[in-house]
Amino acid sequence: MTQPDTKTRLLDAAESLFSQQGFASTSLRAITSDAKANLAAVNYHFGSKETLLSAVLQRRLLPLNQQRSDRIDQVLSAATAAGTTPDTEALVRAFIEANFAFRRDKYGSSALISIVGRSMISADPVVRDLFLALIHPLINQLHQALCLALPQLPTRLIFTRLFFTMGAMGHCICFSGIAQIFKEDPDSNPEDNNVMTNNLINFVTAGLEAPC
Amino acid sequence: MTQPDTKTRLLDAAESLFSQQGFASTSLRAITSDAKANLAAVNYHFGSKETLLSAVLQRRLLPLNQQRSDRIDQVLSAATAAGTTPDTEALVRAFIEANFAFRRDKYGSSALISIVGRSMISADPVVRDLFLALIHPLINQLHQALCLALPQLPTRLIFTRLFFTMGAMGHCICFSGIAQIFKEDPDSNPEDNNVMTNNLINFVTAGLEAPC
DNA sequence: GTCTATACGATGATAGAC
DNA sequence: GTCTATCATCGTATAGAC
Repeated sequence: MTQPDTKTRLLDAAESLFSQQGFASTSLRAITSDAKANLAAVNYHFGSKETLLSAVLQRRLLPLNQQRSDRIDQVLSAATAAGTTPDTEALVRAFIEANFAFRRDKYGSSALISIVGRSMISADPVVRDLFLALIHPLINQLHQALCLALPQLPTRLIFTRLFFTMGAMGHCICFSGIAQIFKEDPDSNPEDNNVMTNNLINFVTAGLEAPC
Repeated sequence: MTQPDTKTRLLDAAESLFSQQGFASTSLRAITSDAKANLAAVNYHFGSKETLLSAVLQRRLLPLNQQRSDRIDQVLSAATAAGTTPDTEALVRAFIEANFAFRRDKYGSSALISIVGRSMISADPVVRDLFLALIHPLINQLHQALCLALPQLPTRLIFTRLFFTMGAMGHCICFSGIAQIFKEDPDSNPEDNNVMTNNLINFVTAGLEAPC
């Protein structure tokens, strides 16, 4: 087994540390130390800390978004074949489910998913813009599909609700652990992943389908 | 008109800058420069940058949360008087509406509301914990009220959905401007505050009321 | 009690030697 | 490609003036 090259070691270390501590709180010195690389290696290979984050996101997000895009297309094709409008919940599921299944996916990384959640709702314009650029085409695709599923609603309203969906999803991915903070129930256990995913899908599907 | 004291000038400057740039991206030097105070004034008056954020949040959030708490109590009282269960949408409105009305409230600050949005969904544990400590009692109150409004649902599920609600709300408050990013529609105007608020209330009410 | 001046360690970034 | 040295800026702390 050969040692991965410096660039890969930096990506792996950054992915792990960003997911544990967040982007701002992780220093380049911590990353290069974990990756057994020199401090200047990050700027040599990636240009800046920000571009390193972009590379970390792209490595996992491009295949993930391809999965989601394919699943949306499948829902649309099935609806066309059946001569019906696409099902809202199926579209929501196509968009959300892969995000959580990703935790155990062989191509994925359990660390990356919390970076995705953080990026999606980050207040930092740098982080947010990177994420938006990566997910923009997928959002447009989903928006158009939802317009077919919900022809009685204005497209603008559907877009607004899709925006709320992303907020709920990002919050869910990133902070499902802190839900316990409020809970006084002493025997409360962390929700199972699948239960939480289905709860989220039910919630946003109902919100998207609400009357105008 | 007398000049506000140093402590107030620091709070005002921090509130303004945090809302524009976020907590992490705002330096103490920028704050003290705006407030025409010495760099050390922050640590003298507040102890740390983190405690300054806490003071900025508390100054506006305590009266705001009192308003929200009162409105929730009103909804509960009205339901008891009428012998009915409380209305879910009325509770959601009590929780959300004041947040947006706050922008024009004479006691409020238009800047503060985006700090609230950012804090609510911040990935930074320091920021998030400060915010959670301030809003914890209100969340518990709302949760109990929603359990009365939705007796057919498990309390745990209601809590999870309340969690999604906070995600959608924080995202909405903080990033309503970037909704335009995805929109190709050339004549799209930023949504009016009231329209956006009502859209959010409709969305989360439907999500909260979804069948189990 | 308030405020100023100053210094300390850590950070992201970069230039230049090898 | 990699490394050392160095830079400006950051949050924080403190000594001392008023």
